Amino acid sequence: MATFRTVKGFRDLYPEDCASRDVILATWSRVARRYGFVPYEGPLVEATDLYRKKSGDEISAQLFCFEDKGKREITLRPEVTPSLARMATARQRDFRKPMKWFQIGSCFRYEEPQEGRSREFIQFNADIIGEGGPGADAELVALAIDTMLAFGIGAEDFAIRLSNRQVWTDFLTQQGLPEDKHPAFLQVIDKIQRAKPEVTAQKLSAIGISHEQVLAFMNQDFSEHPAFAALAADLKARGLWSFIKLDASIVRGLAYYTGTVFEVFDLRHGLRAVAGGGRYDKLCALISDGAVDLPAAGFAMGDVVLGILLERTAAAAKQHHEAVLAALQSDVFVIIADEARRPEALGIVQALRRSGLRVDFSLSPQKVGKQFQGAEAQRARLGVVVGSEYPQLQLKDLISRQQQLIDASQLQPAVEAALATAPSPPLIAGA
RNA sequence: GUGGUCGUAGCUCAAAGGUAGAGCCCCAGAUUGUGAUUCUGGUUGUUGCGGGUUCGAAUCCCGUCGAUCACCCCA
Repeated sequence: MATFRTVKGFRDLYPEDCASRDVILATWSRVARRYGFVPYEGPLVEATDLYRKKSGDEISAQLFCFEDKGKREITLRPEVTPSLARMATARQRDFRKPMKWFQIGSCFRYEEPQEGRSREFIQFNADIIGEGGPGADAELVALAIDTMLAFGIGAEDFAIRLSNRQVWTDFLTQQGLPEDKHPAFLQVIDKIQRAKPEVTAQKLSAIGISHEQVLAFMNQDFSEHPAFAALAADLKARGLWSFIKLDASIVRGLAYYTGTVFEVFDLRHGLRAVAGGGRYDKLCALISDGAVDLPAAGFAMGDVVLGILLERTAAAAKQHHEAVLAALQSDVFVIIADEARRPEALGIVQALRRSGLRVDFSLSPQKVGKQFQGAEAQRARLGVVVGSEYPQLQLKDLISRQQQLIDASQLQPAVEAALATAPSPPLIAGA
């Protein structure tokens, strides 16, 4: 039994876990690039005040914060949007607008871990800064949809819940609710799907709004509401409107959202939201103390809930599993059948590697059968047997099990030809 | 931070107060130049950790750490 364990809420990633994570990260990055987003990165640690300023003190309970050796209050970032706002406002003149930036990295929350919720998780963030129009909102929603589709999660598996905080702001103004009470009200709406009706009614009456009024407002048909007109026209032109479900109960938990808000949720398993985001036009001004006022919008997608959804969606699971296996397999396994020929074999290994192929071999003398087992275990596609007949070599297709005798000087082209035609290895049984 | 359930080999799990086991995995051999299957043999534990009750504790009690579920929160 190991003496040391991972710290509570943190996980080890063994090679297969890591390959799985890498496939997810690569997909995020690929789709974001397709949309013209460029990568950036902020620090993992920020001053605790950066998050207090944005979200208020009550959020500190969830912050992974501590004091450093210089007595500074610091926090492992719970999200990257404040860092982005800080970075963007600091050098906003250096970048043409709109800034379409994405980031992938770890975030931390000090919470009780359970399935779908750990203390460290990886988030994909995509944000558009300096564009206040609905086109930016549509671009982000489209990116979120295409990201899901890229994973093999289809229209029957997920949808976008979409709303606009302005709709509620107008309602509350009309009701005569002072602006300082809006956040508390929106918190209630955020929970309205999960909370018991009595609890909701009680909370609303404490604020001074009747439950019936809220329900009546929520249940109206928003499809012709002006707040969604431009966004709807844009997404319809992209052929993506069918993914959208207008839902006034979506307001997102954080205080900084100002306009369009949306989340990606699965339709089959009742999981937590896979992604969420919206427009936050006042955050840059807040972070920069009013020095820079930039409209902005963005969303974040976490790896944990997405990973669960990937596993539970058959087509996505199959695609993902294949990608993971492909990432782990090698192209060529060099088998040393005669130890006297190890020097020649090493030369072949290095030459093939230099040509860009993934090549492995046994580091110590082993029976040929063992070496083939090694090749099998890492799902190599080709075997090259170096033995006493050198400079003749056996080139074996490890899937079809056919082999040919070739001259060492012809190895490189023969390997390339074989890899170009060889099918991918069959999936492991039960995959 | 609060409450419920759980913690036994690398993994999945047996053993319900009386000597800690099975399957899988892993290693070796059958098979000294060809992968599967099969067969044979082998490694693996202070039963999460600490304390208590008992002649005797994986088992009962207390504490603690971790996992999980609910609350909470969802960036």
